[in-house]
Amino acid sequence: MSSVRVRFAPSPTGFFHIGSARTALFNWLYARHTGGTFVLRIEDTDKERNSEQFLNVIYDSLRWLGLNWDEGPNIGGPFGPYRQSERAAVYSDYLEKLRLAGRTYEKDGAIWFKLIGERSEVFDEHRKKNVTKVKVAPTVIDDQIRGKVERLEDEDFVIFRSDGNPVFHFVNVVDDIAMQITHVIRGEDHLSNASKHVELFKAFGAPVPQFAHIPLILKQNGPGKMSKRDQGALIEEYQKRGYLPEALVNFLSLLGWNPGDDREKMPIAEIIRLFDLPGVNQSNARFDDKKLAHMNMAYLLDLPAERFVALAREYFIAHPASPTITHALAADSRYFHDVMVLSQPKIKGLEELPAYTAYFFTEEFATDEKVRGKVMGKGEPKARLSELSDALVRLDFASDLTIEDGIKNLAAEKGLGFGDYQSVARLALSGTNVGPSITGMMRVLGKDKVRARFDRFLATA
RNA sequence: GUCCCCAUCGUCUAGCCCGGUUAGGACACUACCCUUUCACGGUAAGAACCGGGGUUCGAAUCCCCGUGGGGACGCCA
Repeated sequence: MSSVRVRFAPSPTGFFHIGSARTALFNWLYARHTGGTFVLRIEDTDKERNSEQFLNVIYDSLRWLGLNWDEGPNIGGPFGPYRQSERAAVYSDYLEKLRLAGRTYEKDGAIWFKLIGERSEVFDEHRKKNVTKVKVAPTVIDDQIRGKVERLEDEDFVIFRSDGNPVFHFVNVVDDIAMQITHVIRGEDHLSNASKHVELFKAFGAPVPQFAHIPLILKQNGPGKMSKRDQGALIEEYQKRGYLPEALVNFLSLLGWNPGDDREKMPIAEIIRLFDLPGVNQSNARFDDKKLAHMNMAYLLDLPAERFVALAREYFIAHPASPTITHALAADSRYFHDVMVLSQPKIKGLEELPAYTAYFFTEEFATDEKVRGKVMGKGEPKARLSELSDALVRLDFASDLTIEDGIKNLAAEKGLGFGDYQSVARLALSGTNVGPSITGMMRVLGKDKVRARFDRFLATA
């Protein structure tokens, strides 16, 4: 195990969104790439805004994505506890160190961090108030992605609120020191905070970790970074919609990073092998749900049939609302299996499955009137269906191929083509013109259902 | 307003560090092919170096200035 120690430090103040997931992913990838340690630390110092519910969302999402932590809540570790709400003793110890070093003072009931330098009062136009400026040299942030960034940190800032609770900048730095974090990988929105953090590290006499400020994810429409309220922002939404976590992880890893060549779809082991901080981009990336959907489809297509069927069943169980799903789950498991295997190469996402397979599980399926008009509008479809229905007795349902041969023979007898039977049979069987191959559809439905649907269609059409 | 970061097809990006490419790939879009519908797949097309200066024989690449985008400026994290 290498000496690299990274941490993901979310605050349970809202749902877990895509930007947080990507930050967690990059930390995790770096830890796995270097053989280091991935620490999960919960920054729940703001009691007003934290909730257990959100905490569980974080755990669930990380687990779903496969981002396992080596130290953190629930599993512990040598630097625990890993929830800041349980680390009050650590913070008072560190505050004492700072006090002893003469770097703190009290004002308005809060404790402030004192910068060293000549002081002067100036009026801040933007904040509309007087502030005390301290004459200091610019702080240098040595960033693995941005290079050396200089920022003037010239105002004292609060480290303990008047209610006695420490603030983010303080706990973040203290815990990074206490937990011996070597690399701080986080969103670029923290770059402006980094100067405060560097000054704190220096005040503690602690080594400053390597920083890596990664670009932000921008919302796909409109200005600004992606936030909780944006369409498609929440991880649990993808989980609910049946996206494959490995597809989402692959997609997310490519948002702001690339392996340096054209490869996109890569197994996670390969991503781990290739991931490194210098490969991370400097510019923000716009989220693109179409590309994610494409990635998801590619992963779905590659799934072994048994795994696909299992996931389909899981998805159906998780979405019990519709009657289609009730029927599907009530169906014979062999039949369910066959329907899903037939559908796997055709769909882009698991969420399409209920609608795509509905007519397999009920006789009450709707018929698309536009499609009916199209199919019934040319040739003599009723005659064809009637011929096919008559031929059913001698059709061998053993396999798609035997069905295909049977229909081809029939077509040859009549001097017609396969296509003359295909579209009307499909309409009678499914009520639409999209779906799996007609032969596969017939085989899975079975001869009895096929005959019944043909008869009913001929009687009503 | 101040400070910081960034800038290649509509989008994600390769190329930039170390100047010489028909500026490459993917998603999306379009056409065609495959085909038993719909997909998948295949082929093709369109599509970009933000602008202006400089340095240089030569700039997407190096420098400066604009402009644009993003972020930060809390007793939130």
